[in-house]
Amino acid sequence: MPRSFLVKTHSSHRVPNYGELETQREINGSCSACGGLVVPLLLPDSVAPPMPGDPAQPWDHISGITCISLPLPEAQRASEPLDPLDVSLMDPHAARAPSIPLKDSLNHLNLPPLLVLPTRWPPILGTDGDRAPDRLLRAEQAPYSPGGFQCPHCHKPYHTLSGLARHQQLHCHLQAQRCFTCKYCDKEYSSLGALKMHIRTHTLPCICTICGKAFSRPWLLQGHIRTHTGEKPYACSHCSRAFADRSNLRAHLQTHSDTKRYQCKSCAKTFSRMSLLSRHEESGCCPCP
DNA sequence: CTGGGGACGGGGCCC
DNA sequence: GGGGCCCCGTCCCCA
Repeated sequence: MPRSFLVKTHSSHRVPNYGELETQREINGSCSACGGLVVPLLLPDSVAPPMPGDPAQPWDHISGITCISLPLPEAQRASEPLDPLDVSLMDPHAARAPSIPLKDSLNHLNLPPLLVLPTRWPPILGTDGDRAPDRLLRAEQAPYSPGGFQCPHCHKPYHTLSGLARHQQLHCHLQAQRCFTCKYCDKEYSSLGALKMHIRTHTLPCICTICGKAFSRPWLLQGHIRTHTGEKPYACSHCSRAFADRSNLRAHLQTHSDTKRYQCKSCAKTFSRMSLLSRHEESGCCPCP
């Protein structure tokens, strides 16, 4: 069966590249209270108290830690066991433990305060379509002033960081719907890699040195060069024929098959190739609109 | 009209 | 991230 073409696997089903968070691995982990991912947050020394318009949240200002959480696959959580020290630092409940005052422990380790993003935090798309942690809220992106915080995207003011964080979920939802558009033909792709691959079909960087014809990919050029050399590496196991293109061999193998895969819905006639069926239907057998 | 070959395009996966 | 390769598919041409 076809490996990939008929059953498309959407990029959203892949395991996100959380490895990009490795730069903060020493202090990263997941919140044992909410299961969220912990990332450092450079909070200002003094955080504005919640204002009447900002509903209190459980992750608000727990011993100087603002705790929100990022969705992590269960497997990811299981595969990256937490450092007990990190747990004590990031867990709001552990933070209340009397053994080591949190601020002292932070000072001792010279670590920045921690931000745990909320489990309701939506998937975040980076420029390559994968979830990119650089989209996370950072202190330098959320300038603090005595009046509160300001969204770096729309400059909307917020009294508390948590209020700003909730607001930024909206931006993340918008980013999640983002797509990458080809500048040559306006085709849209969900990932930068797919777009780059598509752009090659416009730039055609692979040039045949024999006839000058250009191709989007090297292996397409290789197949084309065989038309010059006459090389036919794909031999039919049923007859003496050989082909330069594997797809053409596959189509040829259909001629040896007793069963023809493509059947006309009108007359039940079968064909070895979809193109033959299409041509048959277009010829008038199937009066479809 | 049909069967089949030749050439090629493009998305996706693996390394 | 890029190359190689996979696959399905299309278009054209000829017998």
